[in-house]
Amino acid sequence: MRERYEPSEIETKWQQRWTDAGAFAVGDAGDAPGREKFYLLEMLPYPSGRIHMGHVRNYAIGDVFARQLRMRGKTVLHPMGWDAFGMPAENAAIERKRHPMEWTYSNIAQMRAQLRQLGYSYDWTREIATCDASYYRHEQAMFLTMLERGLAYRKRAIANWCEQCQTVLANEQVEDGRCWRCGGAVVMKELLQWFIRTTAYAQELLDGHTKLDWPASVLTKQRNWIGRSEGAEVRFGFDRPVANESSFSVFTTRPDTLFGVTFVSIAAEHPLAHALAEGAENEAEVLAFIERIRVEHRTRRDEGDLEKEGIFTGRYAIHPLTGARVPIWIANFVLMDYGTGAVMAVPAHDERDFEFARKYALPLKVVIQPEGVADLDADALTEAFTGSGRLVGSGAHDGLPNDDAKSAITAELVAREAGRGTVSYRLRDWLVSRQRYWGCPIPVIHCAACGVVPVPASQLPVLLPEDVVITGEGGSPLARHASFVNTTCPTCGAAARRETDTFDTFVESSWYFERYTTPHEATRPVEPARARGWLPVDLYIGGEEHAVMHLIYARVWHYLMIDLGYLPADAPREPFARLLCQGMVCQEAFYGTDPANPAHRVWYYPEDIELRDGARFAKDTGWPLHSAGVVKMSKTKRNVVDPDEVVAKYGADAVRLFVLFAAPPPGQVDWSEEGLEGASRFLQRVWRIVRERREALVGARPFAGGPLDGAARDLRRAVHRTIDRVSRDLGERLQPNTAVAAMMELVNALSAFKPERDVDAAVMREGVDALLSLLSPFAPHVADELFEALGGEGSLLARGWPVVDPEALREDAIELPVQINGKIRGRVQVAPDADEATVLAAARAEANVAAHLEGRALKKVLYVPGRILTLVV
RNA sequence: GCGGAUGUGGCGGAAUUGGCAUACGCGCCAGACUAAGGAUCUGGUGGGGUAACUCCCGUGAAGGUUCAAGUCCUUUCGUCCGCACCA
Repeated sequence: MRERYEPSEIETKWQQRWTDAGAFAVGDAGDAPGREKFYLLEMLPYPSGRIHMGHVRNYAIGDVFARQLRMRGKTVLHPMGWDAFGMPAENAAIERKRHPMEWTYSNIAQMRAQLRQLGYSYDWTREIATCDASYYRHEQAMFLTMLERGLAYRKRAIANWCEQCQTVLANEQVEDGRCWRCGGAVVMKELLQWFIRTTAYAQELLDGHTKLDWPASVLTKQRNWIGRSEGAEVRFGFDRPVANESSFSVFTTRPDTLFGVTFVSIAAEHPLAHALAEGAENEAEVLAFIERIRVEHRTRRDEGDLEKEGIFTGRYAIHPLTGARVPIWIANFVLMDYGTGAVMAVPAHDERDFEFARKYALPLKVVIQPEGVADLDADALTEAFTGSGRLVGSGAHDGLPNDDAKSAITAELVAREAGRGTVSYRLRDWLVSRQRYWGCPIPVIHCAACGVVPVPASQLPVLLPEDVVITGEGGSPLARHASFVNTTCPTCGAAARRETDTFDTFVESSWYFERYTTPHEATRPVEPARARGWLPVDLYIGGEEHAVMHLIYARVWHYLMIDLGYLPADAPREPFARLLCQGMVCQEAFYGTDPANPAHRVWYYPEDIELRDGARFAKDTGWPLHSAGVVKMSKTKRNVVDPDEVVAKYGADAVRLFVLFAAPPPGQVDWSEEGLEGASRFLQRVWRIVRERREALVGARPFAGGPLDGAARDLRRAVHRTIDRVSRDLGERLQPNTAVAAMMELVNALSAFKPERDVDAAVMREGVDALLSLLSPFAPHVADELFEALGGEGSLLARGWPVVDPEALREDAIELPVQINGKIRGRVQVAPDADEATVLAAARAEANVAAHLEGRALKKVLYVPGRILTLVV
């Protein structure tokens, strides 16, 4: 055995042995009777080229659980794959003249090797690359089933268009008016696009939350995104028909304020907007307004506060209950894609309507009086009254509390056939088509005679052609690829055009976890019964940035797979039972500012910075540098740490241990080389304990039980306490950081322990064996190496998880704190199960306690066995 | 503006059911070993007071419940994140 712990010498050796032994390959969930299945999944990476520290952390968290669960006897599915379609591959093609396919697969090879070097325990026999036709063909088949059932459809819509990516984006993929991937400005364009009907599942997405053990923040983000509002749809009549319509609907969450309506506002995109303007005195002006708002709408609004603007159409609506004529306005703040695109305006009780009414001198009508306030005067209002109160000026409903009036007025609307109670959602259907090359082709054909024709199942997959020229200009290369585009109609045989849009890459990531369950199934996305055995994913680990993108799409796709028969009807309805969102890996970043252009920040790598008199300067330019604080590692801020470098220097085990110890999984890890050294030091201490006491340890006979005393007893208690703590920290608590702390304490105890008798060696051996087993999910290479050095056969993986001996945990005596009036006044040694009288007597005998009790009447005694004795005087 | 999370030593963090605040690590200080130490080992390390002592204070701030509060309740401030004219 080596004097010093040299990670580089042992890590490749063990990686090879695990692979050779097929240690992580798993069959079906039910293969080992009596063993429970556990599906542990981490979000699959995009093969960008090299792994970064965020990957290292995400996968270390997953691996520590996966390895521990296997040792506990579970049948563990722990797969890995590649989210391999997407824009960066096309950019690489343009910038580096490499084919996206070649670039992607070479990145995959590189990253796979990096993941192996970190010792992650994946079942590589199930590896998936989503750009492989054997994967995406099933996606095409599922899409066609959706199309057949009306769950996918094509429509002309105003969509988010990213200029830089030259493609449309789904609502979820626009952040602050910018593209989620490239940060480029997003504009609105009216285009013919493909959608998946996620809104059909809006309510189920909400209801399913009760079944999920997910972080509150993620559930809240989803809830807000789905945006359920209860209210009423109210039909207003037109004073005279508009485009053959005699009425139109508004959506409101405040039917209680219906009698306060003084005008109606509709969106510029409303289908009746043009017809309303027709024949108006100022028709041209209204039409110009409509056109202006339609164009500037979304992008300007996302920039912040947009001033409310509107124009009177010259037309009137008829109030469904009072029959009053109220003016119809077109207003820039009314959204077409929410509710009905039209709102009833109640300026006395709605802030937006109030602002609009004041600007255009429209009347207000108070219909809710707050309790205990004299008459609210509509003219004197300085802001809308949105609180609760009793109805006034509302006909038969006067005097009702406004909460009750909601249902009362809705009931009246129903009785008069002028409306109904309804629910509105903010969630929109998922726009899945993209005008990009490197994606899964949407399997339809456009025929002049037959319209949109699905590609027949026999012709699937529609392969993405490889012989394309990618220039980044002139739209999708597919549209210019004649032999791809030109085809015949499957129905009538006439010449037809193939669809050239591809799917959003979020389509691939919406079902990859289903595919992992039966990755080699040739004719179907999954083999239903075997997939059913593995599902749901018991623990899913990944970043919170996917809270409303991936995690909504994947839930919907899972519902769809069940409802379309790809999964059994009795499959768990929710795909991810438990979710763990890991935090970022951060490091301080430094920048200088160019004197010639002070707005321009230039970021510096740590090695390009020199320290003089406690201040930082750029080595090249000499500029003084400023700290941007501890921020997420990113290439642009040049505060990244390359995993390969630190693995080469400290070993994969130390790197894994550090990222697991530095913070609990949801927290942020501040990168620190000193901290990493601390982790490495810990592993060296473990190494030293084994090396220095190897002889005694190897010669020790197994601990056979029986009474112990003194230090051996204490050590054994420490060992079994550690087993208990680590087991619980890796189990229900999902806190590897505290498990590491517990192991460090055990190592401290083992270092201090001096074996003198045979029984001491036996106890020490039991402790070291337990420590190595507990450590192996964290630092698997060094744990296996030390196990072997002590004469162990094979890997610790096969050895099982240590079991707590309750006898070892038992305390002969504990130190019990004694509190008097809430303050600790002494400690007494008592048996852990001592009764109150014994403990009280012991406390009275303690000098300091006695002094505090002197001359005072004991009023109350509270004894929490094993915890504390509290006396009140 | 709305919603969520969060606030504990110099730093990362621990405290599992209301029961000994600061485990574990980093950093720092002292000592040992040494020709040497940026290696290793040992000890110390919230603040204050004292001759000494389990003497006092202390979990962003203020109040409350309780024998007992980092933990529960009310109010408030700060930070981070998400959404943002959603009718």
